[in-house]
Amino acid sequence: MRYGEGHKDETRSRVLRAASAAVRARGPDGVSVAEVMAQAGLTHGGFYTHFDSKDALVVAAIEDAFAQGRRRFGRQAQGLAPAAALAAFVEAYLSREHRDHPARGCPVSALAGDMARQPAAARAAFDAGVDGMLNGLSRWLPDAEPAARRALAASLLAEMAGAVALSRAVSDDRLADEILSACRTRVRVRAGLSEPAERTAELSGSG
Amino acid sequence: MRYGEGHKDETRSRVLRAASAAVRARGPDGVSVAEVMAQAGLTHGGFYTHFDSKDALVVAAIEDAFAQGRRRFGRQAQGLAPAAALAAFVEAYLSREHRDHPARGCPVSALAGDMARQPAAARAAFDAGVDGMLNGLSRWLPDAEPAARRALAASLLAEMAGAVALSRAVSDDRLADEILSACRTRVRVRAGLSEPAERTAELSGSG
DNA sequence: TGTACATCAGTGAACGCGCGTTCACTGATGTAC
DNA sequence: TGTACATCAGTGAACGCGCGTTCACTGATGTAC
Repeated sequence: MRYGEGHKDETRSRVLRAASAAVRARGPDGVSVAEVMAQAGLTHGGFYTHFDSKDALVVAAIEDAFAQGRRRFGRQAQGLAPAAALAAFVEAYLSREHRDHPARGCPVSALAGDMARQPAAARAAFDAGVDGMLNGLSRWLPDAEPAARRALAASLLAEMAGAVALSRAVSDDRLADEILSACRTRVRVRAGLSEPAERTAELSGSG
Repeated sequence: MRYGEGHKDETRSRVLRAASAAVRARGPDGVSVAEVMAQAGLTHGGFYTHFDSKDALVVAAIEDAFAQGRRRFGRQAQGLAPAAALAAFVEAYLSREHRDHPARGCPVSALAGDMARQPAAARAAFDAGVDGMLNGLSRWLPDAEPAARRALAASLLAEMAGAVALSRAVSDDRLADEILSACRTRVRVRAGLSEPAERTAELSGSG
């Protein structure tokens, strides 16, 4: 059972990838070491060759989840104008596809509810990820004032992550879709990506 | 140890009250039967005199949490015009007080992240609570169209619950407060409760 | 009125189970001589 | 070139622990006679 160079690293990242998905799908406390190892094709005993503890795995899994997101949207936004990049982000984020697949989705919508109950190291990793997302979103917003951009980014991220989390939480499909699509419409408008059609009608009607 | 009339009901509601708080603070899976019973001043063995199972307790705790919220805001909104009631709701919801005390706060912000992993009965209770909140919020909104009111209610609830959950999730106090107050400002504007000061300035500057 | 029994909310020991973690072991390969 | 040993990723049994749930028991009070 002696393995070639890079084998251990390859195994570690297979375990990490499994953990990153499982943690988003079932939460840090809903995932077991044995389950993650089995997902990576191994038995649980070998886990401690790769990670110091389950807590350390969770920290690495959270970092990996945010890194995955950054890579994906870095790729997707390449060569796009800020508004187009933002539009692509919003559409993907508030899609049924994202709602239905937390394991490969944004860690903010998947883990926000769990983080308040996690150890400090996991929370620090989450903090860093959220801060990075706010900065990334800010760069795509049109406002001239950096502070206003960052405030709007926080508001949009809260609505987007809240919408996806709530749409996942609810078990009635109609209610889930209602929430998701209501938020999609409003976020588009708030991000400057579409005209507020109903709003204009409403305003011209009421004054 | 024979007790007076109403004693059992009184004990049951003490257990339920403890569970309602604990479930919001630590999540359905983070709470133990023994812990809830101890909180109610009892030992764990007597639990099954009052509830069929832990799952049944969680369902009752979720219903109780929503009922508490309805009672509180029913009281608070009494005699107020819709806009004033809505303003009171938004201020309370997006307050540090609410953020820092999930155990007595809104079950949507406290439990949205957990519900996707819960049994059907708990999710059904959550569905009913969310639907009720959307209807309640809708009634306070000024739009003439019921569908538009309900859509805005969904968008506002997603942002408010997302903001509180995210503000709790984050461990850095400055980041937590930044998110909460950014959302407070935006939600106020979107709910028609304050003028969009910066926005006006921005629009007059850019065109 | 007095005695024997029924009731039943609550106790606390015990159960089976899954968890995170430890550890003696395996066995294929690299290295020393 | 051949042999003995070291290495080390991975195995699987075992640990202590907390959990949800069960159950024989307690003991103060109500009821039957």
